Amino acid sequence: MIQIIFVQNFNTMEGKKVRVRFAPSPTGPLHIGGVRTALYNYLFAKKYDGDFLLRIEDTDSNRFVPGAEEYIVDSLRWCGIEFTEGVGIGGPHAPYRQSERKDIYLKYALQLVESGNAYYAFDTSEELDNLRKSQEAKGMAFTYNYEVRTRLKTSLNPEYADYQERIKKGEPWVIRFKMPVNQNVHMNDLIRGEVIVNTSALDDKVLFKSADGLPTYHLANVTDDYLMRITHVIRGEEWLPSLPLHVLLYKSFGWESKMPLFAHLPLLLKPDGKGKLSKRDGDRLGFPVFPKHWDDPATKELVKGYDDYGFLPQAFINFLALLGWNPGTEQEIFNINELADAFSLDKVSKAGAKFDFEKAKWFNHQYIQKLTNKQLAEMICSVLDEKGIKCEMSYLADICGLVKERMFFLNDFWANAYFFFQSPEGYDAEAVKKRWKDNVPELLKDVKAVLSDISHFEANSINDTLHHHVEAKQISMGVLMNALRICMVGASFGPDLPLIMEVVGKEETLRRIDKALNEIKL
RNA sequence: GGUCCGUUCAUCUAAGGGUUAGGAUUCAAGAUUUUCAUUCUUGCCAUAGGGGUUCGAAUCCCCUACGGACUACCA
Repeated sequence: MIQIIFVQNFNTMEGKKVRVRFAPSPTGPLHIGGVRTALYNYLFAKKYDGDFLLRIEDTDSNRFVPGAEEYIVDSLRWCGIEFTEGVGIGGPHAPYRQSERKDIYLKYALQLVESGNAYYAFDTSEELDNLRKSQEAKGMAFTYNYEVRTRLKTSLNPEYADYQERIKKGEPWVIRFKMPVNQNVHMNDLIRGEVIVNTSALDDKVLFKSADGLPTYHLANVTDDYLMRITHVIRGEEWLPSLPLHVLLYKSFGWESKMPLFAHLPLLLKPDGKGKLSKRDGDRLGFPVFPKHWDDPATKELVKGYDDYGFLPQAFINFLALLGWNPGTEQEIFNINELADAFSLDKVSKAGAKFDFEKAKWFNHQYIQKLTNKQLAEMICSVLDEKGIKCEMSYLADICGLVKERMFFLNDFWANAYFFFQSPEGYDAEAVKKRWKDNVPELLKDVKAVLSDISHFEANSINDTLHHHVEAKQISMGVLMNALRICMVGASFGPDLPLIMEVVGKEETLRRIDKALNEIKL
């Protein structure tokens, strides 16, 4: 007979202040999947005027990466995702770093042992490895569960009735959850609806480790969410399989009425097909998976982030928000406040979303266009500094206005505007081949004379002069302009040519024509 | 292998039983631009397959296929 466990009551949340958390482990840089999880938590909290906390889950001492926590904090700040409580800020439930909460967890683990919901186990890692291997050899998987727990080295095994002695003698032990047998756990996920799992398919997870005297994720997570009065747990779908355990932990502690509501987010998938997006995919697929650049302290590897690519954080966030969620309207461009207003968990999709860099690029282009010329100038002026070029901000802003619509990334500035600051260093072979006709040198010599006669060297008069010249000489405007463009830009792109000439001035314009005439030989 | 989750254009998605299945990105064509980009217009492209339920199914149910996650003293 299957016993049925009903858990979660939606009414319990009424009238309570929303409290959500983002709880990453500092095992490396945060990748965009994690950023999206943080973002959804943030939007949810903001929408309901709730609290949003940052908790660092550093219970795995082996995987700790120095600098990762700072990276997480910096990245979220860059994205505009702000916390109301947590690491770096403090709050009523401090500390917010689990390694600093060490003392709390053992008490709860022992409480579970006392209530008969957990037990001690003395198996060593080697013994467990061997068990797994021997089962594997038989084509079966080893599961630490109700079938074996009374036969292995556990306090449930009559042969280990002396377990208290062993503990006193200093024999290493762990505490495992005593998973009930054959009970259906009914869970309610805010995104997926009802999920039912039979406990017999589950194993006796370790709650408290012997290796470092720290709890595992499951214990730490549940007790902290409880102690910190979390109302909604919004996390990645990879946690859905352990939801029954978590729910059962709440039940075993007697915290059912305080249990948060759960929402498991769909995963971010690789753009080329298989599997969830991982940290290594960035290099392989040619786009960043980290918000900011990451200098790996161990490998000394430098990994590029969205900031290095010249993304605006607002564009990045807007794009990320729409990956797995949509407002149900046709609006696509949202600032972070609009996102919060529109956000709702029931609009989050169930299926994983493939990451599409082209669309991210489109969003960034849209956001760059929204910038004023002055704002854009301030964002890109450092590239001029690096090149040792001095220039007035107002002048730079004007140039930004000329090239803005050609920029998809902040980094596109120089490639689209270098010719305003220096003469071309070379000539694009394709363009020369196509636009530098046999008669071009003749035409340019003539037009040079005309240009040098212009007294007010500004776009309109340059334009008029060129038109008159073309008419008088009965030559092709296209041929002349394209050749002039090669002189001025070195290639076949860029803003209106007379404008470029005006900006660089008469002297420089004439110099560039001469230079091209000297350097381009057919 | 087991457990759970999922499946609408190439991609992100809308359509809470009744629409010519909508939008956006990509792509293609055209217009604009003396160049390139932008912009504008147009176009191409989807309900995984099979069974039900129903007057009527992308939508509800079942099966199959495919994809994904999890299956550590990691989180």
